[in-house]
Amino acid sequence: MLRSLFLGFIKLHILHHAGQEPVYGLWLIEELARHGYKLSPGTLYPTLHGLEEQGYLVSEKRVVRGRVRRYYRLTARGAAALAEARAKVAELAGEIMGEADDA
Amino acid sequence: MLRSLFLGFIKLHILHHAGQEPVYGLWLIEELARHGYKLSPGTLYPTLHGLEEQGYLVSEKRVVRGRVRRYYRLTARGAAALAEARAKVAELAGEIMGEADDA
DNA sequence: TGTTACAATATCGCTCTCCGATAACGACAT
DNA sequence: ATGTCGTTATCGGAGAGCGATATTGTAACA
Repeated sequence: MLRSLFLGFIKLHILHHAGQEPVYGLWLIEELARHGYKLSPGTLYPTLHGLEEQGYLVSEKRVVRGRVRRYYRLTARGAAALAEARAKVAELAGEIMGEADDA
Repeated sequence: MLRSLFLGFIKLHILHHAGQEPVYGLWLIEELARHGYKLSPGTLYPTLHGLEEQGYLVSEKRVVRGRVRRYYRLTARGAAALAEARAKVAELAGEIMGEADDA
């Protein structure tokens, strides 16, 4: 359940990075781990496929150092979704941060 | 899928509000709608039950104006999860916001 | 040139959650 | 007692997440 809180965050990270530069699966796994999100290939790849199916990402095969990699880039549609998400993140942050008087 | 980006946000809103003051289902539906998240009772109530099952919330029945309401409050465990989420939100915001050079 | 090793990706089922629509509940007024 | 209505709970189908495992394809080596 804690995981379910962050799944959206993970997808946003993916979209964001894909907007900065082409990215591929394993790199994302490491990058996300660096941010504290551990996820297995069996979770990441279907997620990428889904994002591509919905038109947020496009992929392209490349050969790098003798290995085939599938690089993903952000589409215009993906950028729009990301922009909308940015607004929501800002709103969420504005509301949630600051007051620590919970519990 | 766009929805799946924001489900975590919704839960964070819930935890946050439950930390501010006791809240109940219908009020949350309206409050979330105010934030741009439309969700039906069939989605919200199971979510609340889940959050309570995992110990993030506790509920208590109250009678208000002749109606039974179930008020939810944040637990210590929920506050801990919220704190962790706050950190992640801050980190996500820091990374995602600012540069608009996507697409 | 055949074989091997390895990075990287894809697939498989099981399980759990989301979701809208609908039903059930219960205190108050009459 | 009975009806009303705000509020909560349930139902079943559809879809996503998940770890473990299999598959792919290139380069290096002999």
